[in-house]
Amino acid sequence: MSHTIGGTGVRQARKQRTRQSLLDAALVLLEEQSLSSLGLREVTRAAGIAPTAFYRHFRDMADLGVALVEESLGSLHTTVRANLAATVDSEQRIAGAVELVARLVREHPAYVRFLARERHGGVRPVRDAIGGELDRFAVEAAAELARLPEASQWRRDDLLMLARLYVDLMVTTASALLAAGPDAAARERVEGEARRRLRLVALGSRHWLD
Amino acid sequence: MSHTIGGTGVRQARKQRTRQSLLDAALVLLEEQSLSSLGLREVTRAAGIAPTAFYRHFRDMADLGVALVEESLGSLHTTVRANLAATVDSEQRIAGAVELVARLVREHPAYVRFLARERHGGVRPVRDAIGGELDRFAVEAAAELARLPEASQWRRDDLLMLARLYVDLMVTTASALLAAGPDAAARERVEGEARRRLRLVALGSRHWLD
DNA sequence: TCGTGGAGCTGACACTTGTGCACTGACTGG
DNA sequence: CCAGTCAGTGCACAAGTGTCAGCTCCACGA
Repeated sequence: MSHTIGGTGVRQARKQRTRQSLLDAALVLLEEQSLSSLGLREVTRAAGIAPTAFYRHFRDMADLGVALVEESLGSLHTTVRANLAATVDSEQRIAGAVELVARLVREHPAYVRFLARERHGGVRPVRDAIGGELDRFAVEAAAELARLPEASQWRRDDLLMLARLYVDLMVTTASALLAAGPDAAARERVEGEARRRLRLVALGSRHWLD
Repeated sequence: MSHTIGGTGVRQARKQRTRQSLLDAALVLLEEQSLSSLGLREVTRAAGIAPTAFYRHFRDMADLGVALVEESLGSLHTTVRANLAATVDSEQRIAGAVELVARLVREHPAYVRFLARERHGGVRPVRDAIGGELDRFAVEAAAELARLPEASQWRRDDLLMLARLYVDLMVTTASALLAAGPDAAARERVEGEARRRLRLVALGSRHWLD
């Protein structure tokens, strides 16, 4: 036992627990404001610790923001990869992708809202972190697309272009779902339109090499 | 003379001038922060007037934000409409649209940055204003698309879907251009990719009715 | 010509904010 | 078992915030 990285047992575990409670508190507060207007005291108050204890975990609010980005997007890569690899025909892949985004928004709306908001937000490091993560998604998606037989003749940069397009479509779909609110009918409408968008793009890519 | 709406001459003109200087000052400050973190005092300081004079023009910072939205997007509709209507073939329309967005970003980067940032930002009324304006663009684009012979058989909602897709593409292109910075080569790369995206979508829509 | 509406100013208020400093007390490794 | 580390506390400070009440002053309309 007791040989985890950076120290042993209880002490570190407690630290991580309050660190997590800081992240959680921040995420809740961020549902109704943006990171650059979120105060350090506000977060610590909501987390139930003294203001100065904040510095034991993060240098900045920006630092905390970056941590939130990692937390929300970091674990998603494997999920996405699996989902892309598992499906075979185009229509199935489309339905799967939209369903994946829909579930993400349904189960973790606060995270998605945070990402949508800070993607172009006022805090540089956070913006960059999100941008970098989305780029990774695009590269991964391109790699997955390259394995499809119908794309074997594609130029490398056209593939990347298509992958980035898909990523952007999914991102805008996510934020449209957020804007649709909890109303089931509205969400279904958004999902339907997202599927048609994807169908259109898939159709275009099928004739790309003409 | 002297029968402008709401009062006469010099007095009202002066008011509008300082109102404009408030908007200008805010826009400058908003290049490096988001609206929800922008202080009333900060703006009035930059505009060179007393803090309390702010209330003579706007109820809120949110109110000022909405005014900024109108200022930036209001005049754009006619431009876009003209641009769509003027061109004939698809490739020409694509080049024209991308060039229009590129010029917009080049000549009014602060406005574009503001819009990208506050589209999902922390201030509800501003978000709604931007969303509403973009919806108007989509409706207008749909109307313009409907006039094309190759779209005469399209279902109404498919047309709207396509129009919204185009709008989203242009918006993401605009923010990608901002992220590319002032480097000419990077911008050209973004514009090129935007054109290929549009080509792909146009290709897909050409086969939509199969 | 004079009275007035209203743009803009000054000063003050009650808060909130980020951060420095010295401190406590529980866990830790030797 | 004991000394040391360090997460978390309390207090203090300077600086900034939004907003209120009351003032000045001047273009305007009658």
